Amino acid sequence: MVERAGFEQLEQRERRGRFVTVNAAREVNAGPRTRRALRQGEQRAARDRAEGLDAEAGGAARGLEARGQRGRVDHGGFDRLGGIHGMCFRSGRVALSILFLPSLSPFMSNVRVRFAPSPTGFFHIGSARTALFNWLYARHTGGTFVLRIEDTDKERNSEQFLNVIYDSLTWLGLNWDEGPQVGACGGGAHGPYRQSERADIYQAYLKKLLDAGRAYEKDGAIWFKLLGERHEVYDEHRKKTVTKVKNAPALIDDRIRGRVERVEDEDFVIFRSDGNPVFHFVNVVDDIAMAITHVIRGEDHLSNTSKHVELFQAFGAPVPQFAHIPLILKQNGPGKMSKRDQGALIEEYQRRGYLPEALVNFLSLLGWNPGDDREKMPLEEIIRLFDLPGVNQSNARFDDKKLAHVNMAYLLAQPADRFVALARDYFQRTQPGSPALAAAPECFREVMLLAQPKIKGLEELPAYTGYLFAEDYPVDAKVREKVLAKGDPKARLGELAAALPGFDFSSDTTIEEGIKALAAKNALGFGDYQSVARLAVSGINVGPSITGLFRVLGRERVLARFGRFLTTIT
RNA sequence: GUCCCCAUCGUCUAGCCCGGUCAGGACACCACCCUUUCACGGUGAGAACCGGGGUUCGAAUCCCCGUGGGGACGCCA
Repeated sequence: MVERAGFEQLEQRERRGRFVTVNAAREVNAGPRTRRALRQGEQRAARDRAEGLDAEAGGAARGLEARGQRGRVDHGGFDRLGGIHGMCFRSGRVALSILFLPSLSPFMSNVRVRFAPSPTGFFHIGSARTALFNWLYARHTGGTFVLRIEDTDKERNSEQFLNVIYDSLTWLGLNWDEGPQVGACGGGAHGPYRQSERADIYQAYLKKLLDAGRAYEKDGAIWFKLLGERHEVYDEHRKKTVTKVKNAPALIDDRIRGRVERVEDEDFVIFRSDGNPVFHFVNVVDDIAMAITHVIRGEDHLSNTSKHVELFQAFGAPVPQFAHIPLILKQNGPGKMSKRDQGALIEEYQRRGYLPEALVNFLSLLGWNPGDDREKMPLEEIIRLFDLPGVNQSNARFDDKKLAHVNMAYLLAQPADRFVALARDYFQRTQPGSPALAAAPECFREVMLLAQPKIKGLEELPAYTGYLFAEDYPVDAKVREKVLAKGDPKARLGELAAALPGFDFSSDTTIEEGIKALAAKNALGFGDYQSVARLAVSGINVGPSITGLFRVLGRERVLARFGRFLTTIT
């Protein structure tokens, strides 16, 4: 079975291999879907080669995976400490395992990517994802992730704004190999990494353009000079006459869009009249000076790229590989997500107690997917699978419901100690005066573990657990009315109170047995006692299991709460 | 207005390269089950190939044209 499947795949692969050049030649006319499929096919083949797999083994493994037999296919991952990369699979009576040395490519990569934010005081979802994709690509390839601060606009800078960037990246776990020195990150041979400190470099590069006759002064600013015939034309949109240049289109080799042509047909400013360089210039100069090999950024920069290509060429520098990733669209209404939009800021998720690893997982899936149905994945797995061909070309709409779901899944999966620590941290940050923090650590722990499987996010914790730490909890009037309307809750509570001293409070199970025995004795159900007891000890009708509540509160407090509640019933 | 990018359920997406599938998964929504409330979990339902041409025995898939969405057009980044 296995050999057969593998054999078929091999034949197709060989055939495809021969057609690759044909397809590449056709690519100019191919639609986006075709282009992506082409890239993905090449990616698969490349991954097989990089992992040292021959086409047969790779094909057979994928064949098994495609038929939903992943449980029997076991990929080893790269072990960066020099372990063996292996793989084995089995189908029916045939078993096969392959062990091989990891390819050297991940260790010898010269991939250099950069994340180049501007310190505007905001760090939003879109920036975070751009940073993440760059970081993932660097980690996947064993390359270098550079952080560069684009602060050429003096109007908008401050030290405080820089911290927003550092804090957010650090919180997300996106450590940088080169960049401003902060904590354990930063340093590097291509510094300084703040553009405001690189003026001399920009002057040197400007001189190159000036000497080559590719820049000139006008109105106190310095302009980049395109090559070609000039003519005046009236621009309808800008309502003014502009000088157009008859220029050849710039070729943009984009790893996600394919081959894009765009004509840059107007000279543009590279130094403002105040003497400061502008974005297009510093961006290109720094990419050259920092030896950036792959420019991964939002698609909103695609139109700028023709300017950048012109500059790279004017400097005689190699043009990097571009990868313009799709934008994140706002949840409601038209347009891309911006700082103003609901849920746009990273610090908001930080504040609300979202798990950074959950946010990273969610963000990685916005515009990229591993090629199968997997969604919740450990970071190492995302790194292993992430690659540019897997990135979509269409924009993605942000969905906070799905993010909340992913976050809940992560919260649910936390080990007890970590969850309690997260909860404590959340309370300390948002409810410094809370009785929860004043409670004994053991008590705090028990309560939080009671809540862990029930809540959707840490932010629900204070409201969800408040009554467990204080005796002055409110009783919800509507709930009270509803619960008291059915049966004889007063009698049930009395019976339970009378039976409670005989209960074994050592575990949920023993408490449950106690209640069940009482219910059986009176020919009633568990629920007849549960609902009124819950109302009495919590004031509401939702929450952790009643047995857990009893256990954590302890017999005395439960009885006291019963007693107090009984006095309010006529 | 000009230029560039994009198009599968309400949303994120698989499938597209290599044409033949009940067009698969997840979130959300609904129903049922589990149950001790609320969640979680389980089962199920509803839900999509933007339109029109072309190629083909056959098109979500290949080609063209529309339409729609997004982006860019600053001495912002």
